Amino acid sequence: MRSRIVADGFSLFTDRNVVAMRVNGELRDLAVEVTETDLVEPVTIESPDGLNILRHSAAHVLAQAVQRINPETKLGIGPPITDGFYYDFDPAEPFTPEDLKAIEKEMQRIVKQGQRFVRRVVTEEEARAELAAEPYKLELIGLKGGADQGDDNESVEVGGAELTIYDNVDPKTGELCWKDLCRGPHLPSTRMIGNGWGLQRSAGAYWRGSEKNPMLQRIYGTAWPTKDELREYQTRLEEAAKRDHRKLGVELDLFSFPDEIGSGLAVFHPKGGIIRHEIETFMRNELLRNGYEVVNSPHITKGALFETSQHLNWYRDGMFPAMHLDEVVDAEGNVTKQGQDYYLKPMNCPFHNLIFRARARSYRELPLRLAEFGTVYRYEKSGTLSGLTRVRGLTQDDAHIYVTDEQVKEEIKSQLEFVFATLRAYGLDDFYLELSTRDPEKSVGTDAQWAEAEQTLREVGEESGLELVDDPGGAAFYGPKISVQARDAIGRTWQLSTVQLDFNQPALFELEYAAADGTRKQPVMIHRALLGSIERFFAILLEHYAGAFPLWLSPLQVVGIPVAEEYGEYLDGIISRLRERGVRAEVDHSDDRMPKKIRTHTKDKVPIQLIAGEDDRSAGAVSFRFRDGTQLNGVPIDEAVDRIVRTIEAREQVNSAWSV
RNA sequence: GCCGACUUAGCUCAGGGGUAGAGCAGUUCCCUCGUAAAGAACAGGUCGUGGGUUCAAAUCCCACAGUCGGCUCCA
Repeated sequence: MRSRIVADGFSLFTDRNVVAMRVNGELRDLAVEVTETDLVEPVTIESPDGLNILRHSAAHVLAQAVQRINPETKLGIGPPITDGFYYDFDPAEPFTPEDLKAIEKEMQRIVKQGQRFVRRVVTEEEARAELAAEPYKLELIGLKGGADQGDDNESVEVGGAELTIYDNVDPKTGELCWKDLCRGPHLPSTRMIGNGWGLQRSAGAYWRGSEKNPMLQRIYGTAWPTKDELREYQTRLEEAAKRDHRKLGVELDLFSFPDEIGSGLAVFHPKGGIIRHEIETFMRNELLRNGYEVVNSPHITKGALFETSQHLNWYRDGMFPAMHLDEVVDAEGNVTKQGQDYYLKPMNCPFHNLIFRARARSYRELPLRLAEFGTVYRYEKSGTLSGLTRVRGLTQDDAHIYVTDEQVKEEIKSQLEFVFATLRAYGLDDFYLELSTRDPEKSVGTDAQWAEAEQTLREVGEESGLELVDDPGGAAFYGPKISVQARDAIGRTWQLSTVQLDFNQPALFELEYAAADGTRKQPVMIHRALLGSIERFFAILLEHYAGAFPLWLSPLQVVGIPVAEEYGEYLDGIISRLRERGVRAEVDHSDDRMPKKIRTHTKDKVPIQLIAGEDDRSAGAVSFRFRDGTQLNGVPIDEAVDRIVRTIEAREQVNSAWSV
């Protein structure tokens, strides 16, 4: 049975937006010839597959440009990524910003030239001969045929069923311009890359993602079907940059990282401090309403505790080094009294275990929920520190819940509900779940324990009705976890709450309780951080709201602005009534003019400006101005005060005039 | 930790071997004003730190620190 050749993709699809096709489910170049028994679907440039092909082809052009400028530069890999692409190189000298400009120019020439991408199947031997000068490509050829056929970034080079090389061919002369080992498919021509692309930055990156390997130089770029889409993407980046919590932290005077204290160690200024206080106060109240007991533990401990908990074994590199205390040395230098190693704590759980163990426990006490805003210190590598999201000193809203085997599922279920309700109250309401399962390389416990625990978490996750994403191998060594990912106002996702099972520590600490039948049993331990770290949660909220916090979280909730100095006293009366009701309010008595005061406090993102002049004073009223410039004029004082207090209590966001 | 870039006044930034500049913020004066910047004066920096080259370094070189962008890591 032989099928007749009917056509290639160019004749099948005349739409210029079609850049490739799916033949029997597989992505292929348009140049491939298909038969009438093949199932053929077009792939347009704006489809997810089409965008990947566009970006991958742009990466090829980047590599060609780099090698045109410096033929000695060795090639790594160059896959498409979210919103763009990169290519890794091993150049004699790292790329400078000027190099990037020159490379971009060269790329423009290649795009304009309209080189054709031509696929060619080669044997391993041929590939090795052609790529003899490319040691990294040779390494990839060597890997092919192993088990490594996954969907990782390397597979764009050698992931197919056969080895292929793509030749870039001059459309007029047919001359070979460049070639690269690649699985494809590609755009028919470099011209189709158009003008919706650009290079972004260069950065170091380990070859094949391992710090044991040499560091290559990676160039990042972005590519879109049209210039308009490129601009849209750039605008999106600018919007995200505007709400960067580090920038807002300075502008709104919320926190800082004084060099004198050390990297990754923040101080919160009064305005940041009050926001943090509100976040914590609300959280504490919720904990108490939900059956938690609050505990407290010190910041340092003797090393033995972290030997018991195995932290010194598993995480020593991430801990601050020991303080060696109490050692006595005589005049000859002999130790006459042994010292002790103390450590700053990287986690709170060992302390909570000691609280559990402080006396005999009964099944009647379970679930026992111990909560603490515990400050921990982790020696994060210098290069990983980033604003408030990755720090060396942080406060976890940490809890450890001790339950019987039978209680596990129900407890996790109610934990998740608690998490959702709490996050919604802070204004985050778009979630999905992630299930992190065992990393066989890095775990303790039996297969049966893991299987059962993972199954329990999966069931709870599925029953929640939310999207559940797998994170294979993402678990900590001591047990699987289910985490809540929240989407913020501009669609970015953040891992927030985690609920984690631990069948290691109860054993290490020999925790037990008296069961109903009089036997002693080991409790199951659940680690639960709801906000994660307060610092990081603070940063997430700050970026989510772009600094315009809901009224209850705003540092200054109400500012009084007199139309002229004369009305300052009248506003003092209104503001002091608000202060009596617990509202953070003050009058701006500075000698700026009124419009300037409005500008100042608008930039400061104060949610409510109360303005008063002659009209308001004679009516016993006050005028509102909200963040978006909307107004409510002549509101009677009682009504104004009540409405503000009610809005704070309801934890509502206020950006615009409310309907009365 | 690794690769690269950057570090000038409280903030944002200009300058670039001959000894420091702007805008905003601050202070004082003046104005008394109805919804995003009245006006004036003053004050503010050993140009990240430490070495070096030089007659002279904020500027050139080296080291260190910090920040940023990535990589690796993230209990």
